[in-house]
Amino acid sequence: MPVPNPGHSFDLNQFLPYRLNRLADQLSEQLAHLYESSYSLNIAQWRVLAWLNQHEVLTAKQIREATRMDKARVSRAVQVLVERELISRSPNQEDQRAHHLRLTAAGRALLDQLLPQARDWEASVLSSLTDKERELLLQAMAKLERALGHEGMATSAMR
Amino acid sequence: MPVPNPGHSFDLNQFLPYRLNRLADQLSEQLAHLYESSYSLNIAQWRVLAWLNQHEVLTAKQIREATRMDKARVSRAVQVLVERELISRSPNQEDQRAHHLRLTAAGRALLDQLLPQARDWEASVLSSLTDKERELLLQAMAKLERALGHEGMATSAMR
DNA sequence: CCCAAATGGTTGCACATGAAACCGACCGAG
DNA sequence: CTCGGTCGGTTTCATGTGCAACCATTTGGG
Repeated sequence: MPVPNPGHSFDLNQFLPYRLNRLADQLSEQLAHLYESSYSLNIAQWRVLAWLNQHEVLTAKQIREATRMDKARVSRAVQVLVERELISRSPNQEDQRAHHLRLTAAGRALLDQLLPQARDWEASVLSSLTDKERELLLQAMAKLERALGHEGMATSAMR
Repeated sequence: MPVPNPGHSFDLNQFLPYRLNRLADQLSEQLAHLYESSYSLNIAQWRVLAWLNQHEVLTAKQIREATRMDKARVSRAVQVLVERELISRSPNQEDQRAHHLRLTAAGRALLDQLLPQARDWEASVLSSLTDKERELLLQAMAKLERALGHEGMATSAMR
């Protein structure tokens, strides 16, 4: 065991960004193994598919806004998925710059397999919490996210 | 607005790993801007420093265990910090493979500046939550982390 | 004692990603 | 109509990272 330093008091373990990151990393690392090993999907690709599962047709921009991923990241994920024919990219009359993205039959089939597994995995992780805790966790996260998004804080001065 | 798909029901926005990741990404992205822009530190380097702030002397292994970072990541972070003379690496009699890592005066000085800023920033983020919410959030996170670590679940079968 | 296996740490490699430059389509002021 | 600015998307570049191979040291079983 390392010897605590009597000097400054600052416990990284009590520091929210650090703790949250460690937890999120653990979660998505484990989940990523599922996507990756069984379906050769990385997280970005999974998110695109999951989002297309909820919306018949989308443009890259809409996916970018929904997932808050970088546009390059979305672009590359879409590219791979189109190559694998899990989604289709068709021209968009209203705007020739954008394309309509949709799930193909193959893409839908893949999700039919993957989604239940993802749900089960999530359930098994969440089973360590009570319903109440779960609810409060999501609520707190939503608040934090809004606070960060609004960006009114000291942050802006610090960048 | 995209049209919801009447097909499968699976809302990525309700999916914990996704939500948690998004939040963690937002948090550490903003924080990383502080480290990076003002002190030219990346997150790995910051974690090494923060940990050394709490423990007079550590080996890379101890840092690796404490922060759950990959050993290569720790190694590279340490390398940069030694080059910048923010930490010192001295031989270790008990084991010639490992080294003793300590903050230098410069390193301590940097932390003296950085830590209060980090704390302020964290406080401003957390100010959107009540004390109760904060407490429950940390508690729920700890539970999840333990559940993930113990790894007893469906996960192992899925890897 | 000695050698094989384990261990702390470093390095090479492949890959994912964000920022910024870029391209073609679109739009709006003149 | 037209030309500059904006916008959707792609590509290039630099960087960070995990994994696996590797090196030197240490350890433990014969």
